[in-house]
Amino acid sequence: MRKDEFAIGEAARQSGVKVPTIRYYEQIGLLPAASRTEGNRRLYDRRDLDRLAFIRHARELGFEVEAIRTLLMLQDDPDQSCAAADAIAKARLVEVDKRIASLNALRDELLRMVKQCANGRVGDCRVIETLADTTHAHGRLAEA
Amino acid sequence: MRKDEFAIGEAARQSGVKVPTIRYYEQIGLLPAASRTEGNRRLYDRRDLDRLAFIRHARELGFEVEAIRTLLMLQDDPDQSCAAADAIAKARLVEVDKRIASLNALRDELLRMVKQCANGRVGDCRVIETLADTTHAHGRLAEA
DNA sequence: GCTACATCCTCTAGCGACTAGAGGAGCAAG
DNA sequence: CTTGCTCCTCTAGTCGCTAGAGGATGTAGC
Repeated sequence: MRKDEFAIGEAARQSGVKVPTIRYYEQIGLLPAASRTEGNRRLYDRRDLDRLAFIRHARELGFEVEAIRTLLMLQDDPDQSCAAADAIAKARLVEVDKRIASLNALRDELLRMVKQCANGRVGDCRVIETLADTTHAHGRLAEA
Repeated sequence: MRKDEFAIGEAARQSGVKVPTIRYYEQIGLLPAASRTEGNRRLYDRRDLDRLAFIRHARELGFEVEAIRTLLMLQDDPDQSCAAADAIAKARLVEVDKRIASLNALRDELLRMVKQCANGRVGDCRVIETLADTTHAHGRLAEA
């Protein structure tokens, strides 16, 4: 193994993506199949590490794998228009804004529940009572 | 079918929980197994509808099924102390607060990316560039 | 060379909370 | 009596990993 080549464990350490996750990314085609040593071990180079860091950062920002696939294709072709990348990022921003708004509403309701709980019997508990309250509109379920 | 009994479709309409989801809740024991008609169809009464509404509201607030299982047990025994319910709600509040903070950070970064995008070539695109930037600490991945 | 031990390989199955679809039976209205 | 809706069970799929079995390879010390 040359000094500009890395085993999967080393690639994991440097990129911050776990070993099984790297293999998973290869399997779903997000990473090109790595070259192999004689003993069938995967070998990664700088470019691979960069790609892994790109993916990790994009995942941290909550982009879905399919979006990342597109972003990677765009990155590989630097003369293309940036509009597609921009659209993906903007869509993600809209999602995040919605999510924040919805979580703020949840937070308010949880705060109200918790504040009013006198820590007495369940029969008088505001937490349980609030949940049992049937006067709610049918809203969308919250993720996470 | 008496007028205080409902078929699963009607229960779904009234509770806001979808038909397959009701069956799923029965399967995992969140809902007691419904009684059946001669023709093997599920029958629900008011109490079941209340329980379904309770579950739906709790899910909307992001409580996990296991937490809801506990909350339902508490509800069924109104002389117990409310402390457990309070603890569950407080834990959820902490999660939501963390989530909001993390999403606000994401939002900032996405905003920066999108604002600086001049909609030119990918080679100059801030969106792609930011993602490719390897000078990041290894943080936790964001859900949703 | 030999022995530990770490690291790697592939493969399958599991997570949470549903959702989708196949293939069939029941039921109410015209 | 037929049309069309609702219902039944069962299995498999979703997303993005994660865990574990069972075995091969590589490396460091003796």
